Amino acid sequence: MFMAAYPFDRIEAKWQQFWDTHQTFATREDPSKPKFYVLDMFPYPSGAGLHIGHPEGYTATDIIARYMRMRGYNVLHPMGWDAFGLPTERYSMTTGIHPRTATANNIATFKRQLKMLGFSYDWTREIDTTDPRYYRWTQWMFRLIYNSWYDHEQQRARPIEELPIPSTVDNVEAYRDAHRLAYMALVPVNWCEELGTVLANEEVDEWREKGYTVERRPMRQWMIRITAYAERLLADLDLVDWPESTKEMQRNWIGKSEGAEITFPVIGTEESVTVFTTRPDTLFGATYLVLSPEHPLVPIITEPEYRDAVDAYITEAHRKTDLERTDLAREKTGVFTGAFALNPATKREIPIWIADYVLMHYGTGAIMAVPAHDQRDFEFATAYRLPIEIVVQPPTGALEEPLSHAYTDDGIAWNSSNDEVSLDGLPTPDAKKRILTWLQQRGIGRPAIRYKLRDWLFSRQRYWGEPIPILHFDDGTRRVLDEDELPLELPDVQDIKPTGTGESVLATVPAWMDVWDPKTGKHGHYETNTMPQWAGSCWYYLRFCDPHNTEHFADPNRLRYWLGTDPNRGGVDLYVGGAEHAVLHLLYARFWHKVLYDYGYVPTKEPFAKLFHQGLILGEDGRKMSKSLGNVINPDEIVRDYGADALRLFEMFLGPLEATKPWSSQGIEGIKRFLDRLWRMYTEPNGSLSRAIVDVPLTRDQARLLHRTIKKVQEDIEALSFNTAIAQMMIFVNEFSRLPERPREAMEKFVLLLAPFAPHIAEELWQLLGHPNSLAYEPFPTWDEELIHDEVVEIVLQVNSKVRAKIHVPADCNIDQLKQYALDSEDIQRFISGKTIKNVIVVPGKLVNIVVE
RNA sequence: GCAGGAGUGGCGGAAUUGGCAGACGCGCUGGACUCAAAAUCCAGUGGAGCUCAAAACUCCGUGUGGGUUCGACUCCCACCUCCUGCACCA
Repeated sequence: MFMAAYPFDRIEAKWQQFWDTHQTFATREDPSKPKFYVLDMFPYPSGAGLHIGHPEGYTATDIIARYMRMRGYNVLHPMGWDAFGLPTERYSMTTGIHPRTATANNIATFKRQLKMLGFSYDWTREIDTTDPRYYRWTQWMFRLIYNSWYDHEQQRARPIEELPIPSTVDNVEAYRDAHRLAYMALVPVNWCEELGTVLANEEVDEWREKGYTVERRPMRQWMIRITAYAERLLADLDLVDWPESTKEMQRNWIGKSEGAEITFPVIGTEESVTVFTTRPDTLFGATYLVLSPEHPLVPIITEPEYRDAVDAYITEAHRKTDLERTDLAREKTGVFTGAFALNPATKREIPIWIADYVLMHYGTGAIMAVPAHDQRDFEFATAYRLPIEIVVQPPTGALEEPLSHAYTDDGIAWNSSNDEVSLDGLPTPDAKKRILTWLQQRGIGRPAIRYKLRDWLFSRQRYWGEPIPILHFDDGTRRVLDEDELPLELPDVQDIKPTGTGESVLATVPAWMDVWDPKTGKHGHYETNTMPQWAGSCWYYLRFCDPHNTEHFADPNRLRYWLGTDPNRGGVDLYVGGAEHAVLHLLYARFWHKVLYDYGYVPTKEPFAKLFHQGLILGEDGRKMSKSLGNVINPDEIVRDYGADALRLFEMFLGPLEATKPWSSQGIEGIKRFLDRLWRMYTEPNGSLSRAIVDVPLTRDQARLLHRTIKKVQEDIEALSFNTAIAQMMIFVNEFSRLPERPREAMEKFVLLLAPFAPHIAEELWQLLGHPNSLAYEPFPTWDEELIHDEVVEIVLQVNSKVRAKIHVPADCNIDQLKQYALDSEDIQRFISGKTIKNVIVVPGKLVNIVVE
């Protein structure tokens, strides 16, 4: 007859409904219990529905959430929607369906799919970044940032009213605006004509890959002064338990470098050029200066006969996008300005050039070129026949001239002395110190630290985003909205089309552009830019702690409960999401959190204590899943054919959580077989409890396997090593399903072990075993170390490290006995008779190794 | 180029502190059940040699080449390949 397969469709629907009606997973805040906050990166609800990759991370956090509940923790495990974004807006442009409607539809699809997978989210805490009750607080935080300046002495943000105003300043408001953490600036932005919007630097490549063209264009934009936090964003990485690769990416992105600023007088003028260098020790080898084409001194110092060439070069450089400038990096180009500067160390006159390999936005926009010891300068000097002078020699040997490439390593300073200072013979670190001392004494240089990190371009010319709560007045002034004026709600716009002017569609809404301000009596318009998608995701993990609060973004006591009170530890206990957010989202959220921390709104310095990236699931062909390759696996179909428990188990069994691994449609058949066997272990073919489950004590061997399984599953869950936990459960089922009498105690405990992984079948079996309530809060089984140990262990006997025999001995057999057993063994005698024994190594419980001549 | 990570059977992957390499699953082979098939259950399954065959036995084997050690997937040195990120950042 047909072997019973377990009726997953009936069981899964039944228990999902049960959890819903009983509010099984509503968060408990019992103060007598410890807390655990486990969070997924909330999804952007796209029209395509859930991807097979989503359930991977979500299952992992669900296992942890369910396990921690069984361990007696109050667990916060919420879900929400990062729902503002360009794809929805573009969808609306082509279909005419309002973004609000499209978003609601997409959220409904995602929510149905997540519920179908049986995740234990507390849906009463669901949040949506497009809900005015949510973005009211995103705007509130923008307001806080706008009303702040960064006090570099105290290393924290402070209210703008507390900014000291120098007596020389007469326009106080302008001075304040120049110090706010949110400010407007005319910046070259990445303009995309087809999208009718600017893009962040980080977004450019993504859209270029999709075939859009992006060009540089100066526009007035909102910027956020994240650079003020560079040092703290770097230093506080030491406080968090994150993948090393992600920390390293953030460090590279922040890009701290220590060096010096050195001032070079321009010959025959009052002007001087200040450069930033990490190698002040090579000053004696600086044979020319290079300014960025955008450098403000360029028009001032350029000699008349060189002006045409310089202007032509600048025009050409502006025409190029950043990408082209870097793409053509092989060939360095530049022009001479006709001006000379004085090298303060050598007292020689050196030419000043401009070149587009020097970037205005890094350092001072000017460099001293040391062609012998910098590869870029070397290439430039070679191309334009500029002098190359060696001032550092390798620790051993000497460089041969002419150089074939720059010597950029540390070494020994050479040919570096004048009347006042000599670096000769000093190793590079010492030479740096010596020259810096001299430069500072002479007042022409000082130590300096620079970061690659740039300020955050915060405005987008889009409709479907949080409005920036700013009123611009006709007189050119502006004000940020007060707390009682928030939220500033998005007006309804029926027809969403690009304006073509670079402004968002909000610029076409009369009520938005024609505003009489009741507080000032002035006329003006609201800001037409909206916030980037990153804004809403910067603080959603805080809102989950208290999602319905109308007085605060979250109650301070609840934040202290869920994040912890130690500023140096705390935050979300486990945060799981894709590595593609390793830099941007995680850096912005950390910055945002630190501003709130500076005002005491959050109790911890860092938002996420532990971070984990789940790996990518590839198509069965080992390539990335994509519609065009036709290798996409649809979660709906898998759940329909195999059930949610099977999908959850399979995604966890596929391999280590962090690994990139291919899908396998044969592999999921194996999981189905496991679940069917498991079902038959507990049930009769008619679905009632198996008669083989009886109240008998466990044998010694059965107890050992049970307790080993408990230990292995618990330890593997805590290490996020779910594939090996499942392997151990398979071993258990393989053994116990063949027993004619299955001890009830083992059967009950095993169901509890299984529950975090495959909750539906576990609940059903728990009920069959006679328990009326959900197992969600049953204590997780514990193991007895005594029962785990073998009474008899197998010892490997080796001669010269080759296995020659195996013996069974009592587990507590001591070293001398083991040695004697080995030497007496007939199998061993064959190999050692007539030879000299040099050494005998005994590892109790493992092996004896006899070393002979 | 720089940084981070990874290389183990036909495939996905296991392997505490250095101690029997290949757990578990897939696939494959053989068998039981069946008129037959599916489902299920049982047995086998790294390679080579030896053998009519099997057992037993021997040798080789964790990207490559060295090293440390009684003993190396694991530690050290050099290299190769792949993935991921950054890339004229002075």
